[in-house]
Amino acid sequence: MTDISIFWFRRDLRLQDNIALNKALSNSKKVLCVFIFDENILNELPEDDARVNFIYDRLYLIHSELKKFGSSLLIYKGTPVDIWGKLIQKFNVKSVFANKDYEPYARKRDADIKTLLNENEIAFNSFKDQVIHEKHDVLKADGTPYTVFTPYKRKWLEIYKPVAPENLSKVDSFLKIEIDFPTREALGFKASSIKVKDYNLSGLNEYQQKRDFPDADITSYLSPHLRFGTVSVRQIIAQLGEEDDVFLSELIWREFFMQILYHFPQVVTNNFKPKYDSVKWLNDKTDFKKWCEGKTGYPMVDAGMRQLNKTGYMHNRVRMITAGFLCKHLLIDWKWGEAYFAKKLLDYELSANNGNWQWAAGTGCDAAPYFRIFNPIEQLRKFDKNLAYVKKWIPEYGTLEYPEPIVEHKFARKRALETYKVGLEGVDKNAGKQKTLF
DNA sequence: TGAAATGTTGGGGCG
DNA sequence: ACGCCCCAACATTTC
Repeated sequence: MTDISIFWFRRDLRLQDNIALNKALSNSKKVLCVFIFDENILNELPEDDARVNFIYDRLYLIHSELKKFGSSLLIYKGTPVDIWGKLIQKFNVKSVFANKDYEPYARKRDADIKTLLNENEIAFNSFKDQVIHEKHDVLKADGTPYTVFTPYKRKWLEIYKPVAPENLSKVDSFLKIEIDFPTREALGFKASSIKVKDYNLSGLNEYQQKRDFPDADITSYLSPHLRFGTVSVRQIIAQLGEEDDVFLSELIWREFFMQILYHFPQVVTNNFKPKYDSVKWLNDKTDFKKWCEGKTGYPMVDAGMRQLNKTGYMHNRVRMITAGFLCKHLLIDWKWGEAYFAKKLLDYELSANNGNWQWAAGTGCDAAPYFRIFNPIEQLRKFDKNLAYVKKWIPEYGTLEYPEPIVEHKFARKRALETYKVGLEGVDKNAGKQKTLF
């Protein structure tokens, strides 16, 4: 059996500008490409999940490309530990290449696989690919991570050096192997009616002026592609000009929240700022259901939720409005909203979803202060004056079928301010009590 | 990457 | 002409 190297695809589903793949090809004469549908993740998802279907489609494209080089993409389904156990039985694996993944689950997974491989005297080589600056690249002078965006961004830009995207090279190094690609059915998946769109940067020149207007639709639809690595962040930045600084800022937000999750993994289950732990959420299940279905009686909120339910996308400004409404007007725990977005968003990414929900709830690092409460009526007037977005997503808008507001704005605003304030006072009181013990 | 409440200013109506 | 009041319009503070 000949020695081979394995390149393990995860969230880098492309052949162009794929750092670890190029490393594998230049370091080994026989590179076999593998993808594992991870049952630990699949078990949480419906069989017609749109994102799983997107992954499947992109893997098929990669397989088709590899066939041109006389190779194939091997698809497995199972837990990574089980599959790797089988892989090292079946092939004479010398080394494994992969791009780094920074989420808590992925870090644990990779640590376990690295242990397994090393026990079998196989090297596990991982590379930075997903981001420009990773976990320890952007730190304060004292070596600690930034928790405020603006100084983080300043530092990010200061140390940034443009990187030219790499082309796929040394394609002769792909292992010659012919293997059929499994059908969707064989993997236990069902097709989804929700599709990931191609990304489109043609709206960039108007981004700054129009990005807050959901009907203008200058949206790039880039996020799912960055999420699954069907394009690299380097390939995108290479297409930006000096004048695209606002768009670039959004890419820096992405890395900001990734490093927050890396350094403060407790944010997954806790408020970044514990002083908000005592806020008493109402957590009314009927209210939550209405919010999920887009039946709150607030057009901007409902349009957003329906866009999400129907397409897996939601315009950025509307994400802020819907999230703020759930937390402040309905006083429902941001974790409920976070979980719902995680199920529905095509671009779902733990770090950004968690960071932005905590931002909206006011519990996060560099978050909106709790007293900053969006007025959904005012937001509609400002950003969808002609009701084009609203009417697009709420066909019954303006008829008797459209519900009355779930809660009156002025009342809800006052209630939110009061509830947050009481929660914060609770913290102070407890702190005082503790002191008297000593 | 708010909005409401409160404060200030200045022009016009009017006695 | 002058002072007073009213109240937009804008600015600042507060939540």
